Amino acid sequence: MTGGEPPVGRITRRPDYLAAAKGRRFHTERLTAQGRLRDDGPPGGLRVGFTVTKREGHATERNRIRRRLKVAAQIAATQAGPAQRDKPVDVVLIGRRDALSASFAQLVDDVRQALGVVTKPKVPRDPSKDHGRPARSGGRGRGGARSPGGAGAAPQGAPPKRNS
RNA sequence: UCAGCCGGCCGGGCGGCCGCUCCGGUCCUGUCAGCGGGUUCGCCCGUGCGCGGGACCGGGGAGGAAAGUCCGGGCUCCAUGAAGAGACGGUGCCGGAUAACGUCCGGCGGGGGCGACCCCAGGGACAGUGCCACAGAGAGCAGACCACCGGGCGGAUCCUCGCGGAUCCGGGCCGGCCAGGGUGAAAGGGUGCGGUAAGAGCGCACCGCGGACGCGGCAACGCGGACGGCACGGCAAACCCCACCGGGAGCAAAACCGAAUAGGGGCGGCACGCGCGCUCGUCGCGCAGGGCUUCUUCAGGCCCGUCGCCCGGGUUGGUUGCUCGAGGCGGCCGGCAACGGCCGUCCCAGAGGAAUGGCCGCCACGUUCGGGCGAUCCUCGCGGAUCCUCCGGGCCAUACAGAACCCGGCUUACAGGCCGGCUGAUACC
Repeated sequence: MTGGEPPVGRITRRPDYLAAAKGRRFHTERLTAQGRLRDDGPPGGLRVGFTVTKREGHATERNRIRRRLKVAAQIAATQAGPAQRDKPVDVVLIGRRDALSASFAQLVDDVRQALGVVTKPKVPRDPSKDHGRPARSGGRGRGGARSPGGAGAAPQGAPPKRNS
């Protein structure tokens, strides 16, 4: 790397996207971020993926949104420093239409905030819940995985996510 | 100068910083087949095919529609024995171009425009079936409402001695069935004269229509036209007829590699309709039945229930397919043209949660606001309107839109701009 910026990995597998979708979220008008700690996955630092759905616009506009987010993510990761960059985290940035016209500085700021929020462990408090989780996950977790709405609706289902 | 028609082309440029991908080269490096040397037989050293990783240098990197996926091909797999019998789908003036087309070019016919030009799903209605709503009397081998005419019947008035006649009336009957009124998208040629009870191609003239035949053209078709008294309506984006074309599925095709579960193969056990055969075995052959054979039919081919064991092997990941092609550009030649031939020259995206970009600065044209000079028009004037040009400020690089195996077309979307040719007005010479 010439500029001294280490490359940020890219998520290319569908299962990784699905896994990230279950993690913490962060919303602005320009984007939605989803992230998870890759404690079981392959080694390496921060990885990002991009999703822009068809409802945001035509292919040209979606390409532009993704490209702006890509550069914004690179810059934000560089600013964040090695501590955050080397964390084994998958972050999926879902672009929205406002990312097309927003100022670039605003976009970088959005991504920086998103990295900060999303890369935190999912359950910062009450580790005792972890014991209850596997039992419930075996029973209801299957159903929750198929219908995200049901899992998200249960307020207690969200915090005891993972990582120990 | 204004209005318009046709064709072709572009569809941001320059610069700075950062980044992505592919190809080539150099260097460094990991692994390592092989080879050479050494060895205390553990291995070590050197070289190094191949497969990677990194740095640097050089080069390439979205569109005219990449889009819609509507046609035509290449390519891949499946099927392939015949008949092309039927069915289905498509095309539809003629000739040409092309690998092919529903595309293109040149003609023809019809329609529109003063014109340059533009538009047309444009075969067949004596092969057959069917439809022609509403309105209207009548709509397919047509019809008679009003009105018209003729002949009877009845009544009234007048003339007459009378017979009878004339006129009128309305009612009814028979006939004429043409023109007129009226209906309709369409009413069985038009105009005029003759003719007639009234009329009518009933007759005649001109026009229109049909048309043997002749001439021109490869043809569609055009020109002329004896003759015909006029008859033969429209709809085939209604069925249909005719001619021609058409196997199916698609790069998530397809091939190879690597890992877990089904189908598949082999062996064995059990089960197995009918007939025949014998060396009579739970054997062989044939028939029947069912299924498959990528629309059907015929022919042909293949398969057959269940349990156990063994063998062998999908989607998804990687590699290939994957970019040199009916290719681009230039010149010459042939052709009205589409296009073709020859020569020269160039290599021009190959991604794959998907590269070809992100950010910033400057520039144009527009547009808008303010001000100034000028011109024209309205007005007595103040003033107002329009246009041109100059200065300053604001907005601002902006349309439609992103390759996904590749070509040829079509269709649709599109800010702004450039070039060429042509037409009609007007002005000047």
